[in-house]
Amino acid sequence: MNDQLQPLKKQPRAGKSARSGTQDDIVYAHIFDAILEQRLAPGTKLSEEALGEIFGVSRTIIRRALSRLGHEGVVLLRPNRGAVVASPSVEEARQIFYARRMVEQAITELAVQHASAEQLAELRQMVSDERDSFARGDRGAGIRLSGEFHLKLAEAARNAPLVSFQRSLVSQTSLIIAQYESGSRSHCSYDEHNALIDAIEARNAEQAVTLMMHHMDHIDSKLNLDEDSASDDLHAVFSHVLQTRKKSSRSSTSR
Amino acid sequence: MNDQLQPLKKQPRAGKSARSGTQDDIVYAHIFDAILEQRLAPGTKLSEEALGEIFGVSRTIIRRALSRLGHEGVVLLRPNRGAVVASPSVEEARQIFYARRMVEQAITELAVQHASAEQLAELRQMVSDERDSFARGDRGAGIRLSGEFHLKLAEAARNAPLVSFQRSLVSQTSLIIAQYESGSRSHCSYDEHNALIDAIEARNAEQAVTLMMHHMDHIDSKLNLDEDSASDDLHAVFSHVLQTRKKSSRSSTSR
DNA sequence: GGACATTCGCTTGTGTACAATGACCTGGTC
DNA sequence: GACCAGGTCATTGTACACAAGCGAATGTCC
Repeated sequence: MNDQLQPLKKQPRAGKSARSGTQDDIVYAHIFDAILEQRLAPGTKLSEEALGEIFGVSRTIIRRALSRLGHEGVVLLRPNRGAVVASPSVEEARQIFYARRMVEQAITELAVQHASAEQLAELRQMVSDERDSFARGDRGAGIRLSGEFHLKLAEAARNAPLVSFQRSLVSQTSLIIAQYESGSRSHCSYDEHNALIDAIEARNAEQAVTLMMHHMDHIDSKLNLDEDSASDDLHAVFSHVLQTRKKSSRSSTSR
Repeated sequence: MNDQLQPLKKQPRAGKSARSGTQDDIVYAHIFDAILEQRLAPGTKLSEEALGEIFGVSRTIIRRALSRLGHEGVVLLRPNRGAVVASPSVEEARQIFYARRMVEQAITELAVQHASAEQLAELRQMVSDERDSFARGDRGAGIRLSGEFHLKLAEAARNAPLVSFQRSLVSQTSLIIAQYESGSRSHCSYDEHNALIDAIEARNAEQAVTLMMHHMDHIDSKLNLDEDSASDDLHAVFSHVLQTRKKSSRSSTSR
């Protein structure tokens, strides 16, 4: 199921991305990526003990990672009842998209001013990777890279608070897409990303912002957030019920 | 010194604001308030054991509260070296103000659309309390209420992600003011707050936004964020030394 | 006399045991 | 037959004990 989530034991701290190698961050990053890649569906119960066993660490570490994810809004922490992958309501989705539109606009303007040649090259590389992933049929990686593109762009804007806010918004957006996407089309077309980089590189703020806003339009036009999505909404609201039923049908084997 | 920070022991969970009564939140709220009231200076070391003793809880609780504060940017968590109250650099302050301007504008527009009569009444009450505090000479409470006004306004905008981002920005702004304010003037004049409520109540978005932007201008015009603030910056950088010296002169009595 | 290395002590990082709370199941009654 | 009450169980909440890391002080060597 989740072949990415291998027990990590006490790695010699050589792997992973260098200094981010505290067990804490590893667990956080794995769960975060799993959500971005939509391998963890909204509503999924995240048991501390189970995760601890999977990652080979104690509940302490898991708890910290979950707490962090909870603070970013991608995980819902219910006191005394454990953590589940958040399942945003339509109203919450609207709020997130509103905030995201605002942030993306600011980020785009700042990126036009501050993005370095090196950062632009990195962005192009990411778009390239994204295209490859979709071409390869690896939809999960494509979605993750698409999200990371927007994160990287936020970094190019050189505004730390915006980056952390954007991180929260992008991951929540990924959850929303997981719940509400109507078609099977890729939700973030890489050619739009490329056009955006072109405008930024040309230091054309007006065009860059226009492209970004259109990009946002395209993203939520692919979702069923409109008023007629009641049925879909119901389905989303009760997704945790479905999840629970799946779980209980398997739990008979454990005890 | 901090008479607010009484040991809370195992309260029958009756006190405090109802369901937010987990020890976790109490500790968090107390430290948060202390920072907003500027009773905790930037750079102050936040020892887990000391705080645990003060609040009468174990380090586990303290650690969680600090982690949360760290995620909001008001506390700096240095791995293996403990937590200190963050002391934003001039550059960080600029980034925070940029983000805040953006958020306040969005919040103002949304508040004009969504603020209920009840919320407007609450806001007026807060401004009134704020005025009283300053009149009473309680500068700390005044500053806190001033910050809470902006938080309440964010709630009136009915956008959860913006509220949590605003929370982070407001508390960091408080830190910046603590470090960089030039005069002893109140940093947030309540008459501007009142005028803002008037415009919102009249559902005049354009005027409300204009007032809010001027309000932001006034706030950072009172700060020494201009390039000539090097000396002030130095003072801020070494504020933790002063704090440490104060603390060690008192520590002989405790143990 | 100064600079470097080693050791000591304090603080934080992590794991684990116990307590408490909520969910589920079973039994009884209306 | 359905609903309510009680008990049991699993899961989370908290505290504590041990391990590890960093900083500071001291001693030695140059």
